[in-house]
Amino acid sequence: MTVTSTKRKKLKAKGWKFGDVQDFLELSDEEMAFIEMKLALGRSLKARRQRKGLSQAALARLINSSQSRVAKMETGDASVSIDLLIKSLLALGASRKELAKSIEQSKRRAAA
Amino acid sequence: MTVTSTKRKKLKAKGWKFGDVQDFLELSDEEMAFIEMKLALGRSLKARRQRKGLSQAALARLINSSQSRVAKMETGDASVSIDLLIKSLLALGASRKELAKSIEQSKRRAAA
DNA sequence: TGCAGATATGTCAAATCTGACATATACTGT
DNA sequence: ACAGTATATGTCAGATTTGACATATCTGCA
Repeated sequence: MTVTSTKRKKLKAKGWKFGDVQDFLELSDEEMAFIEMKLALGRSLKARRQRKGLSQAALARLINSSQSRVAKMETGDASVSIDLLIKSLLALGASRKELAKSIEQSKRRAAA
Repeated sequence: MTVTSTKRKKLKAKGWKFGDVQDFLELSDEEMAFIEMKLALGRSLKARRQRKGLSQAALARLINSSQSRVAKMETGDASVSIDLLIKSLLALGASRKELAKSIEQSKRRAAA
């Protein structure tokens, strides 16, 4: 129930309409955890992609998707599923262990 | 590309139709990793539910779902998303760290 | 055996997610 | 300023996932 204001600030509220609550300030801890996991996976994807010197378009080709969806994945758009994020990371060679690390950690500086 | 026969045996092939490959023996390593992650999460869910002494129907009520979907989650039905598994586990009180552990490990005896 | 509770499986309409496309915005080099 | 490249955002038809329901199978237990 209680959500720290620090956490609130992090959400860009792009399309998030969780459960019955329309006000994104009223997110429960579980909802926040879920969203932060998505954001963390998005950051990992971006880091991995950049480490390989790929553009979003190039990655999109690689995983049979589109540049716009890759962008949405990396920016944490509410319309992307964790399934898609995980499939994409696996396609980029991430191991389950690495995925676990992304999921576990809250922030972790995005490796440049 | 190469899939060990040990891994193959584990799949009950209930509805899995991955990518273009219709033969479930032709799964790539990434596809296998993805499926095993789902199975691992399903095992975690079952273990957590049982630890709390809940029936599938009771858990279903708790997460606004149905007994049949809970069963599908726990048995690794192809129709369930990782998103749903994760949301359910979070609802049962799992932490991100615990989720990470499930995702990381391949098998791990289902805690009775 | 028969009953009761729990779990599994199949189906389907409604809800959600997806790739594709258009277009906007940023960033660089010239 | 312009052109080129990369990334972001909005929309939408088609695909996938969901809760719900029916029904089957399991698991004790009297």
